[in-house]
Amino acid sequence: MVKEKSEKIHKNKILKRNKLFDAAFDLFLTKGFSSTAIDDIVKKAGVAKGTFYLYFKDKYDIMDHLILSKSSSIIKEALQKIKDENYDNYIDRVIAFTDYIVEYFKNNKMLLKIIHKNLSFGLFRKALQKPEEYKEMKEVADLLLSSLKKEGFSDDSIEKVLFMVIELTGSVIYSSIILEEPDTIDNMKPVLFMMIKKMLTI
Amino acid sequence: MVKEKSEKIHKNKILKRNKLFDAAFDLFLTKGFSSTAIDDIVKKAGVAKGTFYLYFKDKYDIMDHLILSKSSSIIKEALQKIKDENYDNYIDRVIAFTDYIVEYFKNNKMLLKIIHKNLSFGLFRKALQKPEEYKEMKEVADLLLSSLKKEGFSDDSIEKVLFMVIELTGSVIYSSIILEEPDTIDNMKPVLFMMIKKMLTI
Amino acid sequence: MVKEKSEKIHKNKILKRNKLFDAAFDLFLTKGFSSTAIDDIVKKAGVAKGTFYLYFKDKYDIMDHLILSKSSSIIKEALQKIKDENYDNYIDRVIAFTDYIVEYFKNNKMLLKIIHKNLSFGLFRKALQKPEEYKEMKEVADLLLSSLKKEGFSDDSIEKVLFMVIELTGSVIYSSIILEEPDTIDNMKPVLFMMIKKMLTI
Amino acid sequence: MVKEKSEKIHKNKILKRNKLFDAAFDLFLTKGFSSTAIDDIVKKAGVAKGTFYLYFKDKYDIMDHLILSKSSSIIKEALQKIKDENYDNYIDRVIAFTDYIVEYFKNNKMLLKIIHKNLSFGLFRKALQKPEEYKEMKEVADLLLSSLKKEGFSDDSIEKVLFMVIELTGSVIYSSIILEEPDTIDNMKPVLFMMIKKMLTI
DNA sequence: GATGAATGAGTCTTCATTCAT
DNA sequence: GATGAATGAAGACTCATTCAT
Repeated sequence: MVKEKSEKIHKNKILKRNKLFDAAFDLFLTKGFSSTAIDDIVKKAGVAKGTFYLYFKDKYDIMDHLILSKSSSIIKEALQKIKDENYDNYIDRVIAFTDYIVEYFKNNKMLLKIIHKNLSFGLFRKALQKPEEYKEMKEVADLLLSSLKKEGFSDDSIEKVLFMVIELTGSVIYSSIILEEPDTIDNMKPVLFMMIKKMLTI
Repeated sequence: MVKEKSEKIHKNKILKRNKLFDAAFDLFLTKGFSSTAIDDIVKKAGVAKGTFYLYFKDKYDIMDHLILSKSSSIIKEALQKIKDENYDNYIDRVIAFTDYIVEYFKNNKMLLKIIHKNLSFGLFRKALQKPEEYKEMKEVADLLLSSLKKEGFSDDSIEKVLFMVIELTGSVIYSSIILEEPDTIDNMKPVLFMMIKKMLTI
Repeated sequence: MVKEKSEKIHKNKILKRNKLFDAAFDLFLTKGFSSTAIDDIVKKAGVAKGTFYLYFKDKYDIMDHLILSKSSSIIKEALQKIKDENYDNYIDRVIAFTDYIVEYFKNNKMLLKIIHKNLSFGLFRKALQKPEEYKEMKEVADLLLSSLKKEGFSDDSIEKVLFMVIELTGSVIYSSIILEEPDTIDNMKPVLFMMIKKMLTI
Repeated sequence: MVKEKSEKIHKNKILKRNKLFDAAFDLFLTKGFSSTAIDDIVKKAGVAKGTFYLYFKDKYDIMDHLILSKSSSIIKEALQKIKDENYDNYIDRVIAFTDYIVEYFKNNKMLLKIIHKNLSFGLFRKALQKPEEYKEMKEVADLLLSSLKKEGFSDDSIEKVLFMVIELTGSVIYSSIILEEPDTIDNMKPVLFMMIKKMLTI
């Protein structure tokens, strides 16, 4: 009896959290981060203002969780994709992976806008700190790291090279999709892939 | 007589503007942008609040001018440096140029913090729109573009490659100096230069 | 139990609103509308600034409510008065009603000053849009309209005539009491009543 | 020589004053009174801010002059009109006069908006205080007053009746033209004229 | 007389956070 | 746990007026 009750409460808690989560996501997407007030979020979620602070430290906290959660699920999808297909070499695989993400954001500009420049290595790091929660991230990381090692990169440089590839990709995606700067993403892609290839070849 | 008078006034105006400029720079550096209120700026500059709005539209306006001005002067210095020395090839020149900027920000972390991710191609673009005002930027750009052309890059890809090198460098500088992520700047440098070399070689 | 709690809160809310209302009224009366800052109101009411915006949109909002509320209560009183007495005809009744209001404002010049030229048909209209809230207004209106109809005014002109009587009365009251222009209210009264009589007679 | 010089200066002064006058009129008409800043006026007039205060006390001062000047010229026109035609009696003459003004404002809503409720007896009074400057007003006043006297109104009530007719007319014009309240001006006119007739008949 | 840079009090408004219920 | 009224600091911006030149 008691157990059932507490389970119910627990479920309810998760429900509330999710409501807040979804409301925040929606608002960040439509109004932007800084224009969204806690008030907007709780109203949309249908809970009281105080409740927000029961689940999240502040607006930045919910944003962080949001970015991590959304990025993680995109990477999960991308990972699934490259697993399903065969590639001659690991560079093609990385490029296919990258391409998936590029295409994803081409169709989700608003999400890209809020993830902004957070679409970066830092995110990666954060996720890797909780490998059980974001095991897809871990998987991708391990795959890439081992490939680079096999390619002959020194232990020392592996992570750094990976960092740079990710940062470069993030920058290009953001800038070309949102600002079309210096060109549209479709025109940037060949050059980006060429650069990635160069960077990943010893 | 009249000329003297108006000159005096004009000088005074520039003085006031500079006072505001310097005060804002100082405060952005120590307190950060968003924590700095217009009130703080005018108090430090020793002028009335209204005076601020005589010279700048708002906080973002003064920030933009600040970033452009500071970046421009850094690039000017870096440009001077690479002009004074001889290099075997243009890649070494670019790397020396980059190194100068890296070292500069190593010693000016706070400035890096406020320039943040504005240290990028966008800045470059902005400056190039006013070539007479930021002629150093124009010079650097022209130098690089012509070198890349000589190297054999297609007209189409030149600007894109340049964009990527700048974005990558900006990312690495910011991340490694401010966050030491994924490593310190000194440890990142060799890998960064290697990557730049690869990217700029056809 | 729950009911008691929510009732208490609700009472408190009404209390706060009234505090703001009274404070604003007092200040508008003594300092005038435009010279009264929100800050003054909240300080006098003993609440925080944000609280003001919890109850009113802005200064104009509280002013509108104030005017409507005060006017409504005056009309309520005037209505009570003419109900208590007997009159030979409806014109005498209207004149008695008007006289009550004239006398009221003679003794409340400051209120007249802030109600200013809002003491007019527009007010009437506004109040009639919420008949349940301002049922006295509705009652007065119905009484007058039906009397005019009985008198033989065309359906078309009834409202217009009423409008003119109200506007004229408002103008005379304001001008003669506040500015003593073109004469004191006591000297204006006989002429005003004569005019009303003419206007209301077919 | 000296005389010529001072005349030139004097002309220049009047010119500046007129520039300010016209600029203010234009801005009040397009932006409204309260949204027009002294800054806007001087910029439009092409003079320095300080100059404004050389000619007018403040924004209200220039507004007052504006209203008086514009109203005066309208009345002048209306007066001309009723002089040119023949009327059976003075009431018809007054109604023709009123009609001219009504029609004028029907075609100049913006001017009506800024003259607002200043279109009243007060204006009349003000103008009559400077009979040499606003002699048309004086003429109209004298005409009406003598007619009322002839009609048999007591010396005491003449001015008061006139006051009421003017106030009523002003109210109706403003309300019906700007707000179409309680009806359009064209629908109000017959009732207004009927009321004026009643008020002016002993 | 004319200028226009400088002033700074004054105003509204927002919003994250708290805490009594 | 949940609520939401209350808070009040913080902030941006305006503008009539002055006064040294």
